[in-house]
Amino acid sequence: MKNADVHHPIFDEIADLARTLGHAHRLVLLRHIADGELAVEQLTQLSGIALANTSQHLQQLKRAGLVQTRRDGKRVLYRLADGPIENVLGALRSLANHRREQIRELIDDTMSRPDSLESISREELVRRMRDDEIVLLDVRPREEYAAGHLPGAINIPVGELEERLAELPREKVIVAYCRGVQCVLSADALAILRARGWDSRRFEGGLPEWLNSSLDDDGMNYESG
Amino acid sequence: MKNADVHHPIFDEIADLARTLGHAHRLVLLRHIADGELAVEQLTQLSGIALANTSQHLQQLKRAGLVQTRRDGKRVLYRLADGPIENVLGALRSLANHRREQIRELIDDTMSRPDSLESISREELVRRMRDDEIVLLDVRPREEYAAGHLPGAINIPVGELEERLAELPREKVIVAYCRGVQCVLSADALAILRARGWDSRRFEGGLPEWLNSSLDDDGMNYESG
DNA sequence: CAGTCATTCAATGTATTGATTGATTAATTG
DNA sequence: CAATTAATCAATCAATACATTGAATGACTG
Repeated sequence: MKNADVHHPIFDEIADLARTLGHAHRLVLLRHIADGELAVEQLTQLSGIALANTSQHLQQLKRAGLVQTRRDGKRVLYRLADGPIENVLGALRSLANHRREQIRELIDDTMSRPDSLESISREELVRRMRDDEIVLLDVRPREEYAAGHLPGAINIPVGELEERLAELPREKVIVAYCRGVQCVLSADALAILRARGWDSRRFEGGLPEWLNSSLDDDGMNYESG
Repeated sequence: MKNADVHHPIFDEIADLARTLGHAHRLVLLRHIADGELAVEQLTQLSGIALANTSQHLQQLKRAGLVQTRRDGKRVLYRLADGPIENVLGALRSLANHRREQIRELIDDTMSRPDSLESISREELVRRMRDDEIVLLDVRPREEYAAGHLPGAINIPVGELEERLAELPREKVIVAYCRGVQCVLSADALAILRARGWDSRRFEGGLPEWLNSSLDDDGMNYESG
């Protein structure tokens, strides 16, 4: 748009793309859209962003080619466009985490304990659930929990966790999970739990991985899409 | 910074990161820095960005943790910070290219010919160079060529290519190269050459790959770092 | 075909960002 | 220690981006 003579126009294109990702609201919306097609109003509810504002951010994402739309009755459904979008998000996320860790290593020691964010494997999870050693904690928003969750999991959205700690048994290991490997909600939950003295782990698999590998036939509470 | 209550603060951090990458100048600077430690003035020359402006963009990159500095006499040398920075850039680039291709497929047919941007392998390059079938064209800026180039390559920076087409023999295949797999200069050069009727290919390896695998001992004109 | 629901558009005010200029600091040289 | 070189800072102005509001469109419903 400006000094096009300086270098190559692809830098402008990449910059436009990056700028589109340069707002927390749009990242939040993308995250939700990545889980499946959603209408605008659902997105406002999941994200807490005002309606018109949501719509405008969505349109920026659309202009940038990151999402596509389709009409269904009076609703407009947004879905991820194809292309390596999640690669970009994943790369950005891991870079941000990298920075985070570097900062934490300097100022914080509780969080930098090597096992503090350690995840628990699916096999170990199943075994220890059977032995009733652990409590499985779903920290996603109410709506997502309602739409389907792991068997035996209780739901405390991470925003309410601090107030509702009393619901968790002190003597058991708390295993938090959320949407999948990229989801940070459960990591956040761990921070809270560990700060209050719970022995907590993270189930990295999250819901999608569990679903993809029907490990047991205990019955999932999956109701609808 | 604003609605931190809506979701998780990591979204703000990622957004900040993305916004830092959301300006062509900073991407250009990063690209050059990625090739090795450089002082501010060198960067202004390579990029064509005004001095004070360059300095300010560099400081944004530094604040974002993407580059680090070290003083050497009166110069300040910038280098890439560690962490998966190039992953992010690569992911962004490939997403941008993906979009580009999709657009090209719709509006352009010259450029979408399957072999138009096809690369030539190192082995084929060496063989056909020996047989004098091809002309090797280095499309990087003069300074970079001066610092080292492939044996036998001639240098026409891509910006001057259009005016200096007369220097290229019509009867040979032109093989363009630039900085490496991610570099788009040579793709741009191909567009120009093919538009004027040359048979042209791209050597995807670029300079770094060539250097990393000393294929022949013809002697490289690599002078200094 | 009037009413309503879902979404988008248009307009406004404010805040942030970027480029430019000239002044300033830091390290080196004579 | 004055002069020079390299980089940053500070101040300004223009351009963009964002949130909010209220109006307008589009599609279904009775």
